[in-house]
Amino acid sequence: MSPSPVRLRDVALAAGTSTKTASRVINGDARVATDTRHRVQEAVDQLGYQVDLMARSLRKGVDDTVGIVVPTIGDPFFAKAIEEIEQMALPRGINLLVASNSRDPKCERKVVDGLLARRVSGLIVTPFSTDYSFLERVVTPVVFLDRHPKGMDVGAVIVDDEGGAYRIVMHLASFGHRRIALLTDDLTIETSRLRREGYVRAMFELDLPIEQELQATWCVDAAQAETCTNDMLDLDHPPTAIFSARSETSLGVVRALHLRRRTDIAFASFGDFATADVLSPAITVIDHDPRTLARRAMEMLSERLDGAPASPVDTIVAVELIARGSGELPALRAVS
Amino acid sequence: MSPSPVRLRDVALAAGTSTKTASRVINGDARVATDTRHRVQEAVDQLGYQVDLMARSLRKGVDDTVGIVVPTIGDPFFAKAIEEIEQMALPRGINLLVASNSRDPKCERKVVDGLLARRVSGLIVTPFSTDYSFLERVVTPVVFLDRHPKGMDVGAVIVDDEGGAYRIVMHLASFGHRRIALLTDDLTIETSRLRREGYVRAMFELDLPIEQELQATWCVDAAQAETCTNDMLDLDHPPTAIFSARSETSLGVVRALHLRRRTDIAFASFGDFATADVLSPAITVIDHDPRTLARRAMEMLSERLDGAPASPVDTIVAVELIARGSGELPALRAVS
DNA sequence: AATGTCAAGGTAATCGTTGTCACGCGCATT
DNA sequence: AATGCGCGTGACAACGATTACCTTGACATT
Repeated sequence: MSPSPVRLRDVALAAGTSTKTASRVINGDARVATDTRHRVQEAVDQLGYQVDLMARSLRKGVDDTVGIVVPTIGDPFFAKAIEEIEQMALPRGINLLVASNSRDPKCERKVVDGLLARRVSGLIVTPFSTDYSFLERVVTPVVFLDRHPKGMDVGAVIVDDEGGAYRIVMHLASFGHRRIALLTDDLTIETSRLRREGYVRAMFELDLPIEQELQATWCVDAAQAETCTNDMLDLDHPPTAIFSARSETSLGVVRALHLRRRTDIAFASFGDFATADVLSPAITVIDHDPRTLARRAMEMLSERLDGAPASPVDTIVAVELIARGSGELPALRAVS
Repeated sequence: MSPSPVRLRDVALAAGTSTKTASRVINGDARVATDTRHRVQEAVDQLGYQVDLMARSLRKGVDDTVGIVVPTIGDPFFAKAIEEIEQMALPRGINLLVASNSRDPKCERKVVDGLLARRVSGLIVTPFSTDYSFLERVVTPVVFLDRHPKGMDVGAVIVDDEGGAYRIVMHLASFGHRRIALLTDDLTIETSRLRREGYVRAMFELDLPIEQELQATWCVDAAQAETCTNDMLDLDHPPTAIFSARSETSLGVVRALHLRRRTDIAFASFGDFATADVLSPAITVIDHDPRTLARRAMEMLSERLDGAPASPVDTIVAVELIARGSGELPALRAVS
């Protein structure tokens, strides 16, 4: 048996109408006599008819789905974003196709093409490193999340990465820190680059030097961040404060600090994470809610689906600094 | 412009063949002359042809997608599971439709029906509370993840919930604890019920009473778990050890213990979580990897897609107890 | 030389739904 | 009484690919 052996023509037959009229009833077309509508409705219920969405989509030219492409589905930040988008899409009868670009340009292009070939009605993408200029020939609306795409000059829904990082560094400095270390992911990622720029701007304004030995800009995961933190703590002039530009790397830093019992070192994280508030000291963070980001993106996509043109303007989601203790530790031994 | 204005017939025209032959080339049919194949291939590249997956799916009767339904997409456990499944599906050219049942039976049924109507080739479901007997009339293969469905007697891919809980309680007891509290999610959820059964069996074997005041069996989220923990600590005879049956609730327990500075209380969690190993004391957990679970489920689904019949036997994934400190705290004042 | 076989390719039907257009039938309008 | 207007309805084509079935010609077999 096929998934649903009941076709529209079976319903029409049972109701004694044409398939077209049955179709009208199903799609809520007003131009159907109440009596007819009733008969069709009954037949639908009786037979347990369900629209074949493939056929519908073929006919209509678009599928009632939106695709979302993120670097890593398992990352709590993106997982929450996906959840939010699904929650918004569901009531509209829109399904969600989820795909990851696996932090690999080849894969990224393939994934996006695959989604396009599926005739998704829209796409939400966190671009990695693919040149997205090919999208200009495509009519499917695409909204970019968290980062700008390469090769395309369109707005995106992003958080205030540069500003948040700036604030965090200024915050640390206000407690007397001068040797402030930076840990980020790969700088080819826009998010990382911007956060570093915020760090640089703050350091510059503070008249502090950017020391190479206090920069770890390739920390893809927690393990690498842990190693880098350890290396820095072993320096002759170790940092008195650390700024980690991602939740994921923060886990590594926290691990290193705790295992070495160096919780006297000030620490702040761009991105909140579970238990950040129960550690001792609790971790000071810049909070940027993935849900807000996702909501904005989905709202924007909805507008695009309704015909609005792509906006070249960014939607910037504000961030909040949550002081919990770790970022307010003073620089006891102001070194050099 | 339509998503891809290039159709198969355009390719055929350009290659000077019929659409059928072009189709053969695209689908890797061997019965095409090398020369012809070449011409078609070239036309495909030149025109940038992409198969319209909707049309293909309509004709074939199934779509190259699998659907996954989980209670909460944002839950790190399920997020990781989704990630694993996506990673396995991608190389096969299968896309992933993700949906959540929002812990609501009505929604659950609707969501599953929607996915079925989309003609997914298979479904992976973490059932919540819907009666799934209706699936018996459906041919789409369904694999159940983490729990058994109601109203259906089929195997599922699950972890050893009962055994893991049993081990955890025995472990706590071996350090002298007699008043061991239990925190779980809603008991209508099979996972929670089984973990509680493990607790009960252990307590029974230990000849310890099941005290109502030490049972909090409705902790849906961390906040509730925190409240329940606080309530228990305020008892005349508070527990000396706590067993939290879910990562999510564990976060609440940890929060309560830390905020009250009662880290002398022994604690173990069913389910690992980020930073569990850097807290002081580090948290003893039963680790059950969502990826393993997901992998098994996807393997099983693949077999089903290849025609294997549904197995009535469960696939049980073993769990591991990771002693980190919090579960090995002794019961100092052995009460009553 | 006649026949059979097989590779290579084509034709038309089909998947299930929806958009286009046309039709009949009352009812109000002139 | 003739015209016009909507309403409710249905016949039919189309969406773009695949599949069942057929044709053709080259070559091998007897």
